[in-house]
Formats: sequence, structure tokens, C-alpha cells
Amino acid sequence: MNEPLPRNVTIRSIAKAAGVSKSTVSLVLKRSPLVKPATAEKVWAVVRQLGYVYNRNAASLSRGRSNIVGVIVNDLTNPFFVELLIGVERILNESGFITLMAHTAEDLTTQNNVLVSMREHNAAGIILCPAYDSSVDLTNQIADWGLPLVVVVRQLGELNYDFVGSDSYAGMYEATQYLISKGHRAIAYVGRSGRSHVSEQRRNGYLSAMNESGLEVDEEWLVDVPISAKGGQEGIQVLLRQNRRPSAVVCYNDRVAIGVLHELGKWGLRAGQDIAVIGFDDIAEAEHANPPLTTMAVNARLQGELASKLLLQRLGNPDATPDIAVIEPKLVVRATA
Amino acid sequence: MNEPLPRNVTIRSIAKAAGVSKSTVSLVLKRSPLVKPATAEKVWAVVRQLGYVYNRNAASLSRGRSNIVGVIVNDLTNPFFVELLIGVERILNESGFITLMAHTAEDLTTQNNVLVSMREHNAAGIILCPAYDSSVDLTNQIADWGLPLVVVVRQLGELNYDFVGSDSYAGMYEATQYLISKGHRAIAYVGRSGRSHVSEQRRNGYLSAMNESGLEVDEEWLVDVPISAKGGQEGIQVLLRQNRRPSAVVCYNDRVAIGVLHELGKWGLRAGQDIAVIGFDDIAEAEHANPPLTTMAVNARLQGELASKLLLQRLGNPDATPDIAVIEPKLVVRATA
DNA sequence: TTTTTTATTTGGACCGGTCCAAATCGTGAG
DNA sequence: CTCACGATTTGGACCGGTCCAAATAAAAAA
Repeated sequence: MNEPLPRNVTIRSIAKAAGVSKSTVSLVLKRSPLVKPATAEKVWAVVRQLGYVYNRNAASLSRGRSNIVGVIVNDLTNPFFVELLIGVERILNESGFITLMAHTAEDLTTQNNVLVSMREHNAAGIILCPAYDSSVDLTNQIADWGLPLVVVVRQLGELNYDFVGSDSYAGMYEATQYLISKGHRAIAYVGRSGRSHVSEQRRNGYLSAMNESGLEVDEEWLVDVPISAKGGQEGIQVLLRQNRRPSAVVCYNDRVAIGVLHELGKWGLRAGQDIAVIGFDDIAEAEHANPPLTTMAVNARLQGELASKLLLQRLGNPDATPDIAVIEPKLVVRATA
Repeated sequence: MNEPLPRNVTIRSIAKAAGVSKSTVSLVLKRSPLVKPATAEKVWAVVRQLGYVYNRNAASLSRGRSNIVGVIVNDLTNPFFVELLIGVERILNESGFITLMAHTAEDLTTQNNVLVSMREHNAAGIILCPAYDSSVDLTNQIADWGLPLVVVVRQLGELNYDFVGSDSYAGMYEATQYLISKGHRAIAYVGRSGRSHVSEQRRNGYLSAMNESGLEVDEEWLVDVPISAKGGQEGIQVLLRQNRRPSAVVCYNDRVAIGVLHELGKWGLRAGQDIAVIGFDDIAEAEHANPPLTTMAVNARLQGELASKLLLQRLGNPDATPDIAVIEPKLVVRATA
């Protein structure tokens, strides 16, 4: 009934049409310096003329490795991860890799499925931000699979793998210190306590700064809420209802801070005037928040770029010792503190 | 020097270990009802025991099609697209597909590279939001490649392909109408005029509503700015500096509106009291904006889900007539209008 | 028990590249 | 004019699945 569909144009059809062997065509396609320029040009001409399309499945099959890099993040809804992803993509694309993106929504099962899938696709490597509660053994497991890995943002147990992240402790310390230097004494912390290395670090940074300045931390000022705008809203509500309101609030991250700003607005309060607010991450929204949010910038995009670079490095030298890149957060003063 | 690395476990090694043929193993792996349950169980046992990993490159090579679906968006920085992406992913994953994500940043060259790359990977299909200024011929080209395609958000020329989007015209019409019903007469529009079908539709929706109510549109009230928070900022600045300030502003989308809110804050004005503001899209940030943004909701996630479903449908029936899904925006009244 | 019919299995030809040892070409040295 | 040696080119054995026609086994019918 239907036409004997025109066989796909392959490296062999090209070889035939160009009067060379398929091996030569293969060489030409990967721009090998071995082939004589004249031959190469002849082959390219045929390639263009026949509209040849390189078949990466075939290539990956025989090379035993694809040009796909898996990138796994938890929450695309958080612009921080989006920026990171963009950074990752930029560098990888430059090097001829393509990113297979997946997000886990903090679900361990999803995370596992995704990893398996990437393995099945013969990914060249993985850039992973582990979901909360990931086993500290995860990185070893991936290593055992022979998958080059770079972990970002959240460290897992020992750092015996390439890692890119920011110094949460120092960042929060500085944020708090800044508020103290502005004369604040009653400073609250809205975020999550525990569960992960990052949350611990952030809270500890805050606590240390307070302690070192001899400021007491009222139990009620450590507000434990989900890491989201909604969480921020809840957190500041709790604080505002206390009889001793804090004069400043340090937030786990910008999303939380934005929730705080939102709620303050509802109460007719103005952040930066009535109460100081400081965030963490410096996502794009921070700049355009109302009022513009003072925050600790961690340059997500740069982190993504670094992660890619570490991965490329590792691909080139699988046995090098792990590389750790930790970014120092920088205070960006805007209107809220 | 190094061990004769242990040959990968393949369907053949499993066959041998399980005492069946590789064909049977293949059948078992795809859960074919043809094999006797007892045999299947025996094979699964070996599969688990040997830690077999399915090789999708090999599979795709022989099937001539992978389980990868390419998703191409323009601007991941816009939460709208992120939501869409999440919707897409959810449905595709359920059906055993995996998404190869790419973003073009509105760059035609990038868009083309990405398409080529997906073709090389034998993508099962493509979900594409075309970059501005894409040739109206793009969809035909992709079709000629034999790549099943669903276009989202931005239509390109004739709708002779599957499409999912929202009714920009009706949405903007309703938004404007709502403001008019609240007694506003001096209503400005901040967005981009022309360049794309969507921008035309949105502006026309606004204009029609104004016209129908016999309201004159002051030339100065049609502010042409980039579609971003920064653009919104610029736009409202222009409006505020005029001698006849509008009492309400309709924005191209929420990002623009958020820029407007931000700038109003700087001027000490309160959106919803001093001047009404209405957005479009209802991204997550809208709810937590300060003040909470009134906007036209278009349910990005749903659009993503629909797009995936259309694609799955198309994969099942390549020759069906194109399916068009247009979502009617819904007004969500919050504090700014 | 023999013959059908139906349920399971199987061998082998692909899919379209990569890789490498071996063959062939071309040119300057002897 | 030959020979050696670097520059090019090439044939064929994989890579690890899919698919299908054909073979076998098992159950049902005669």
C-alpha cells in the first residue's frame, strides 16, 4: 500500500555516493585531521546534498557512552534552580553535550527512577542536587555505576565527590551580622531547622552571629516553616502576633523572604521601615520585589557553570581527586534592610 | 595493567544464565504476555541478580525511535514556562517518556541547533514554543522530518499542527472589561505591540474592550516595553510621568505587572488603592506579590499537560487531523484591582 | 493415539555508527 | 628507478537491542 519508504541516508549511503568507504565518512564527520581536506570537502558536499542526519543512538551504542548529561534538581519552581540549570546548560552545550533535565520534587522514588533512566540512556555524567533525605550512600552508588557525578548545592555525607555549593554558614552569619551592625537586637530567623546540612548551616550561621554579639535568641524567634513563600507568610504571622516583635527577620531564602514581604504588606507594614527583612540566594525576583529585597547573593548561574566545568574536567580525568567549589555569598543591600 | 573489565551484562548474558534465548529475554523485559509467567519469573530473577541495565541506545537504534521527547521553551526564567514544563513532564513520565529539555532564549540559531540535536537523538516527538520571529515554515519543516510535533503558547501561521495555547484576545478583553466595570476610564496598556501573534491578540483584546465601551485610548497609554519586570518598571514610569495619569494599568503578563508593582512601591504608591493593576498568566509569584496581584489565569501546568496528551495522541495516530486546544483565561481577583 | 490448534520460544538478519589493524598511496632519499 | 615511511583509506568485527518468520511445545479436538 505505502511506498517502499526511502531508506534512511546513512554513513554508508554517503560513502557510496561520495566514492569512499564508510570509515572515511565517519572520520570526516568527526572532523578528523587524518583525512585529506579534498576528500573531506567531497564528503561534506554529499552529506549536505543528501540531507544526512547523524544518528546518535548508533554512535552512543558503539561508543558505549552518549553525549547526554543528566541534570537532576528538586524544585524547578524555585528560580534558584532554574538559574543553576541555565548555567549548567550554557557550558555543557558549548562542549557539545546536551542536558537531560529532570526534577524530583524532593521525592526519593522519583529521584531513583530518574537516575536509572539516565543510566539506561548511557549518560556521560550526572549533575545532581540530592533530594532531602537521600541516603548518604547515594553518591557511592552512582560512582559504582561508573557514572561521573557532580553534586550541587546539598552535600551528602563525606565530600568524596565533586561538589559545588555555597557557604551557607558564612552567608547567614554575615546577613545577621549586618543587621546587628545596623543596630538591630531583636532578630528572628524564619526557615527550617535541621533535616539537611544546608538548613543546619544556615541556622547555625544566624545563631553564631547572635551569640558572638551577646544577643539572646528568644526561643520564639526561631520559626520553623516550609521553605516557600507560603512558609514565609506563616512565619512572619507567628512573629507579628508575639508580644515582643522582632525588629528584623533573617530568612532561609528569598522565596521565604518574598512570602514575608507579601504578608507584611497585608498588615500594612513596610519592610525596611517597620521591620527589616533579609533573604538568601538573590534570585531574579528579589530585585523586583516590593520593596526590593536585601539578600545574600550566591550566584546560582555561576554555580551551574562551575558544576558543568567540574563534570567536564572529571570526564577528561576520571581518576583525579574530587574537586570542591564553595561560593562565598555576597551581601546585596537593597531596600528591605 | 587493568583487569579485563567484566563485560557488560546484556540480554544475551541473561539469556545464557537463565537458559532461554535472547528473544525471550527481550520479550520478558517488555512484559510481553506471550511468555509463560514461570519463564518470565525465572528471567526476572536473573535480571535482578546480575544487575542488568537496559540499554536504550541499542533499543532506540533498532526501533528507529527513542523514548525521548524534546521540549523547547524560550525562557525558563519566566515561571510560566517552568510550570508548563512541569505539566509536560508529569504526563510524559507517566507514559514512560523522558523529556529532553532545551531553552532557546528567543535565539533562532539556538532553536535550530536544538531541533537538530533532538532529531539526531531520534526523539519520539517535540513540544515546541517557537522563538519570536520563527519562520512560519518551521512547523512544516519539522513535519517533513517526520517528527511528531505539538506547538504551545505561540501559534505560527496556519494551525495545521497540534496546538495548545490560551485565548489572549478574550483574556485581555475580560481584564479590561473588568476594570471598566469597576469604574475605571483611564486605562493604560503596558506590553509589547506587534511582533507576534500573542502580543497582537493581547493588545487587540484591550483595544476592543475600550472601544466597545466608547473609551478613547490615549496614544500615550499604549506603552511598548520589553516583556519583563524591568519592562514593567519602565512602562509604569512613563505613565506616571504623564500629566494625565491613568487610573488603571493592564499588563501584558505577570512579570510585567510585578515590575509595575515594584516601581509603584518606589513611588510610594499602592497598587489597588492609588492605581489598579492587572496581570496575565497567574504565575505562582502573582499570589505572593505585594500586594497580591489580580490577574488572568491561564493555567500553565494544564497547558503543559494538554500538550503532552496531544503528543501522545499523535504518536498513537500520526495521521489524525490536528487538534487545537485553547484555554479560556479566568479572572482571579486579588488586591491590585 | 493422531491431528489440530494455540501457546511459547528461538535464530538470525538488521539498526547505523565506532574502532583498529591492515592495506594502499605518494613522495623524498638513496 | 627503488625503497622506506608518513599520510590516507579501508574492511570487518563489534555495540546490545528489536522483530519476525519459523520451530517447538502443550493443550484441545477428533
